[in-house]
Amino acid sequence: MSPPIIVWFRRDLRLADNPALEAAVRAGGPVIPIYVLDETPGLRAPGAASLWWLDKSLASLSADLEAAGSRLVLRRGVAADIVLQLARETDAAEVLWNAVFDPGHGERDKVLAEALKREGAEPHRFNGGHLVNLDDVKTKAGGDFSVFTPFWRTARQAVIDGGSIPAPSALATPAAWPASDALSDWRLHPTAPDWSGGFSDWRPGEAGAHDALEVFTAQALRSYSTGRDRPAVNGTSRLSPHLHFGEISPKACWRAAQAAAHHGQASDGEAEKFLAELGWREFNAAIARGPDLAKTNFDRKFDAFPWRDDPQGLEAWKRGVTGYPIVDAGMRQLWTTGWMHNRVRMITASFLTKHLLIDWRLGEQWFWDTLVDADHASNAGNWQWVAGSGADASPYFRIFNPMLQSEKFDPPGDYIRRWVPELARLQAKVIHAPWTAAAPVLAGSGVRLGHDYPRPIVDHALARQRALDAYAVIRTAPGATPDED
DNA sequence: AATATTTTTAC
DNA sequence: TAAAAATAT
Repeated sequence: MSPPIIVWFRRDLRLADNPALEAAVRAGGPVIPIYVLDETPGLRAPGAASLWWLDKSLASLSADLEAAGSRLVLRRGVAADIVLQLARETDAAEVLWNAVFDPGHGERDKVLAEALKREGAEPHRFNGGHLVNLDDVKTKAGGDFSVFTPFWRTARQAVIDGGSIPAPSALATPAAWPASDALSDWRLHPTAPDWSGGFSDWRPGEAGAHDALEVFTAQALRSYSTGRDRPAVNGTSRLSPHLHFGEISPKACWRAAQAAAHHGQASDGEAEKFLAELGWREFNAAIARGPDLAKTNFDRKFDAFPWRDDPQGLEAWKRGVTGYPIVDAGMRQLWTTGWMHNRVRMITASFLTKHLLIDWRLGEQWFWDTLVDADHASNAGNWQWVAGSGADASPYFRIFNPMLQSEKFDPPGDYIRRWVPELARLQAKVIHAPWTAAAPVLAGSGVRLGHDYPRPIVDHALARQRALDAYAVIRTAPGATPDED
């Protein structure tokens, strides 16, 4: 029997459209699929919501592999050591994986690749996670892009789609299977308390991912450009956790949107809007190849920014009791379901960084812990975009007005009613800013401000001016380059 | 992927 | 006088 090939699953928990798996199957020998719960020191540990998802996604992948006559070997520890050990143990001829670009991962893989070569196990890295080869998208001058629009103009043309790769129906098995941990022993699902009761709308795993894509292209894509901004409506793809864990490839999403436009299910413009969102995922991954974006301001001028120390404000924000209904609705949706609508992510992030002047890193960490789709590049990149320190022409004065945003994107107040039930009986006219309502209106709706629901913890106009003043500090700081706009 | 304020235009 | 457009932050 020919020596086995190890396929190391990481952020590609799927059988279809998986270049590393395809290469292993094509080679013809036995395939040993493995997953390692990586405990390498210095690597950022996944948050609790991510681990909840991982648990289900691994169970799904494992079942799919078993249906193909194979298995998923589970191990935990320092990944490079474990993979090397498994390669030795099984006398593997090759070890294949799809690239991950998060901080520390590329370095870890490079060291491992050298060690594997010395053992006679050939390492091979594939691009399974991105539409383009990120290293190949360069400006005319050969540098890296730092603004989305020109990046996407170039990257969009560089998307290589060799067509879909079907999931293998059967995998050849090795003469002997290496030992595997039991998934349940990893205790990824929360207990005492189990706070995941509100996560039940999700269906982690490859089948759930493809269903989500199908529902999206059949329903929401046709009005994506406006529907995506309405938090009370199912107007987004809800593909983010599936994409983060690689249960579906971005190329499959790309193809589905184009096919939908081709078949008249959506206009080219609407499809293009969705493709651009996939583009943001590429863009954030591209800029995240530099210094750790969760720690370092992309715009180093922000290193001097006078953030406030405000533990009480931070806590009110986390718990959804700031007194701004749209902000509180978003933060409670996040806590309850492990997800927050994108429009509301921008509003809540703007509130933390502009109204409370709290360091964006604290917000990024909270999202990292509570989002099922927490993705290093997207999360840190988008937080910095909102804070103004990110890769963007990013005018520092882009301060969201929570009432205006709320009126604009949740006009009837349905999203607020869903997540802030104590305000459910308020009319649309006052639900976005209950403190402006006349006393009888509040009383008639059973709302006692300061008791049932808090008054605003900061005044919008004052907070806005305070933020502008704070930004003026770094704009005029020594060494700062003056804004051209 | 914005907002507040001022100025101009349309009725 | 309201709406739209321009402009500053």
